[in-house]
Parts: sequence; structure tokens; C-alpha cells
Amino acid sequence: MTEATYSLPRYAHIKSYIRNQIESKQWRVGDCIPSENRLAEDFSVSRMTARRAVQELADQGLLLRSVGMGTFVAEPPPLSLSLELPDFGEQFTFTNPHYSNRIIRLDTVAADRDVASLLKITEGDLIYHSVVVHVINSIALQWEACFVTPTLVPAYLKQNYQKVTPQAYLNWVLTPSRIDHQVQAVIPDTETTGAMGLATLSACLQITRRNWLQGEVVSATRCIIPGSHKVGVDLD
Amino acid sequence: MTEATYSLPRYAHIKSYIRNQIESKQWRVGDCIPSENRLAEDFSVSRMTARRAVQELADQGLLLRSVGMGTFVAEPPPLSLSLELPDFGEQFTFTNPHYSNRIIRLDTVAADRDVASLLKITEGDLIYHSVVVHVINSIALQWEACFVTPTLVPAYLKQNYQKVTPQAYLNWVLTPSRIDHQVQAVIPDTETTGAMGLATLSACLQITRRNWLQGEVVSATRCIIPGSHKVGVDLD
DNA sequence: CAGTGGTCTAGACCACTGG
DNA sequence: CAGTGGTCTAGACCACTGG
Repeated sequence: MTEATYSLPRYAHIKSYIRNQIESKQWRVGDCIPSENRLAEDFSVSRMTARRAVQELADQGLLLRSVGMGTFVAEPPPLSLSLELPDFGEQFTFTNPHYSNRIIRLDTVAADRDVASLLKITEGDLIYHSVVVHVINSIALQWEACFVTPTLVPAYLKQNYQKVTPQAYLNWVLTPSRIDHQVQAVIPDTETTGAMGLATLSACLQITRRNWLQGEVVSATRCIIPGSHKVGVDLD
Repeated sequence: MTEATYSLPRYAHIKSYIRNQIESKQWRVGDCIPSENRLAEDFSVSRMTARRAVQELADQGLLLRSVGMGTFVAEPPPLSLSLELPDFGEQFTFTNPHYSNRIIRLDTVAADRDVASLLKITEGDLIYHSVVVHVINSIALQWEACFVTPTLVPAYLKQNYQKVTPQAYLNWVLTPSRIDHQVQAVIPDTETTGAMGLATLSACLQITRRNWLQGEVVSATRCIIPGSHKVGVDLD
């Protein structure tokens, strides 16, 4: 097919051939592409080499494979962006010797409408609740509120959150089957800005993270990060 | 080493063995792990099978490999979060029949300090500049400012941005070698809030995206999205 | 130099799918 | 049934690193 071998590995040629076919719409979403055996024959390589090309593209999400059926062009992945967080409640304690935190609240509360819909429970149900402010070098970097379903994490209120952050404890006691995130810009209320030592009207990032276990929400963590600290740079 | 074979593939056993060694701190960050040949011997498999285990963990970022030197335990990857954007200037036009936009500016300007550092050029250099507000059903969803290096995209100002968004045009004329993103919470100035019909003090997400071509920044796009529209939910 | 990871081969057996 | 992808083997040659 393609000439100009230049010493690129053979599987790389097959990969770019496949990519070209997809980009030029010769093969469309849902189409079945040639089998490993077919590609091996066409490119005069062993099946393992052809397989490597196809497999790497499948790992990348470009192709979908299914035994017995074949390999198909996948839907283009949704446009997404990877956000690197300065921290998300984990490791705060250990990496920085200047770290400290303030525990603002640690109690049982009745879920208001907002929290109830977040946790998928009914309004008024009792839940565990914590608010911690993470501080490094006297600067409040993150305000972290957790709402936890008591039945699933019964010992939540009895932990020492001076030594382990609520999020880290949750990660330790349970392995969520799913995690979701939501990012939003907010102007926090005066209670929050006060706790963080911010000006009254400051734009902040609010990141809400939920831990799921078999269709149930175990916990929701809401972090508030001052907007003036840029949150992340990353390539995708 | 491990018994209980259950019919899991052999490379999977080797992978979990390696993961365990790392998680239990038997092997620490920077340590050299056994070579492919060594693992093949220890687990009584062919080198290709041992290699697969090591390679998949390296692809995942757990290990770093280097020919001649060996394979090493990598730094734990930074905690990150995947953000799905409702749109980033692409496809706005085509998916929704109620879409329209308003072109606020389309001109050549001198780079101020901020933009100069963003594009890695010197202050005062002339650049192309556009500001477009994306509207769906009379609601302004996104304010999109682009700063473009003229030499690399000479025809930028001559496009019809009623038919194609600036970001989509840029994606079309160039294939960046790198893209980076930055997310920040801001309270936009009155010019911007006015253009979007927002209250004067509204928290917004500001997403800055840069397209790179061989170490040079070709363009920077700054999008402002009202904070009240939640931006994305995703699992990671 | 011996050892490392990177690439590649020509076979093999398997569970699975469709017709 | 013939064809698919998933796993695996026992070899091979290579460029590269350190001592």
C-alpha cells in the first residue's frame, strides 16, 4: 500500500494506514475493518504485528473489537479536557510540611433539597456532614464539604481528620464502582469566604465529586477553590 | 509466586503481581523492577507474555521503560479529572437548529502583556483577534475570544464566522502538535457580561485553550461560560 | 561485554460469533 | 462450519546502556 518505509516499525505503518482510512472517511463509524489475518496478509507481516497495530488503536478508543464479529470503527470520543487538580483531598497531608487544616463542622444533618438530589436520597434523611478547610503556608487553598450516607460509612464521624482528609478516608474505606465530577463557577456565600479569608465577592471553582457503589451514591464531596489560583494546565 | 489460577490470563497475573509490589511499597518510586527475561523465567512464561504485562502497566503510566537501562517504578500520576465540555466552539453550528452567534469583534490588535505571555510573543506585536458570542434559543452560552498569530494563519480575518466558529476554522486549517487548557473561575468585566446579557457580578468559568505547533503558540482561545450552566459530568 | 527493552516471526490452541 | 479476536510460545535480530 504505502511506500517510503524510512525504518518506522511495521506496526506503525499499519496504524497510520488505518487512521488514514478513518480520517478520509473511507471507513466510517460502525464499519467493520479488515481482520488481523487480512491485514497481516496485505502488509506481509505476521498476525502478531498486524494485531499490535489494531490493538493499540483500540486501546486509544478509535476501534472497537469483539471476538467472533470483528473490529469496527468507533464513535469519535466526546470532546473532553483533562483537568489537573492541585489536589483533591488526598495526599494533602503528606506532601507538604506546611500543611494544616481547620475542621469547621463534623456532624449529622438533615439533607436539604440540594443535597438530597445530589445523594439521590429523600429530603430530610439524616446524613453525616463535614467541612474542612485545607491550608498551606497560612493560605486557604481548598474548602471541602462532604456529605456521606451513614449506613455505608458508619464510622465516618469518628475519624481524626487532622491526620487524614475526609476524601482520603472515603477512598480508603470504599472502592467506588463509579466516580463523577462536576465543575462550576460560583461566588461562595459569606460563611465560606469568611472561612477561607477571601474577599466577599470572589469567583471560585466548585468541584463536586460523587462516589458511587452499585447505583447508589455513597458520598458527595464539594470543594471550593479560589479562582485566582489557576487550576490546571494539561495537554490532551 | 501467586497460586489460584482460575483461568485469568497469565499476563494478568504478572500485572497484578507487579501492582502489588508497588502498592505494598516493596518496590518504591524510582526502583528498577525485574527485567522481561527475569519475569519470564520467574513466572515460567515466554518473554512476550512477561513483556505484555510490563508494557501495559507502562502504557498506564505506572512504569517507565528505557532500553539498555531497565524498567522503573514511575511517580504516581497527578490526580486529574476529565471534564467533558458541552462544546468548545466546534459543531455548535450544526447540531442545534436554534443556534446563532454574534460577532462582536474581528480585527487586528497589538498584544497586551497578558496576551503576549499567553502566545509567547512580545508585547505590542500585532495579532488577529475575534470575539464571538454563541447563542442557542436566545440564551448566550459562550463568549469566545481568539488571539491568532497572523503569520501562521494569514486568512484568519477573511472567514465567515456566521458559518463556522473561529475554533472550528483553526482546527480545520492546522493540526496542532499540542493543545493545552487552563480552567479558572472569573467574574467577567462589564463589557463581557453585557455582551452575554448576564448580571454584572456573575461567576463564570474561563477556559483558555492554546494550539501549539512545534513549540510555538499558534492561537489562544478564551471561552467564558456562565457558571450557572453546569459544565460537565464524567467518570474517571 | 552482557543485559536491556523494541520489534518481529510462524506457528499454536482457545472461546466465541454468524450463517 | 469458517472466521474472528484473545492468548501464548520459542525462537530471532536490533540499538542501546552500563561497566
